[in-house]
Amino acid sequence: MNDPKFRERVYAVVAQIPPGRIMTYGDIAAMAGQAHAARIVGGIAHFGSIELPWHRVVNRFGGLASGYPGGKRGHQKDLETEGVPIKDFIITDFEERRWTPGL
DNA sequence: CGAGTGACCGCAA
DNA sequence: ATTGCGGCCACTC
Repeated sequence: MNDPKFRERVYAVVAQIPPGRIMTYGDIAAMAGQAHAARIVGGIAHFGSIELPWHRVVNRFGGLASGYPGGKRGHQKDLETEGVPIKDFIITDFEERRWTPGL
């Protein structure tokens, strides 16, 4: 029954990220079942549903993504709106805000 | 159908 | 310490 496309799973995980929380592409990819597909998550994010909270998804360094609609500028602003303190395009409380579904 | 690309990650020199 | 390169999988054209 669990045979949805990788993209479907990524959507589910991202959609489950609560406000004020963030996840890394690698974590999301691992939850989707492909720990080596962090790039795919990024690719899906670019071609995927923009209605999803992609702004809660950051890279392994807790930094903002590059292809985000509006650039890091918009990305940072969106995260700050969620209540995520950012500094120099890097989440200060990244390790504390890092969250995983099922936790 | 085939090929290229990507909002990444990890390691090596 | 920093920089550069490759690898991996799925998606799109």
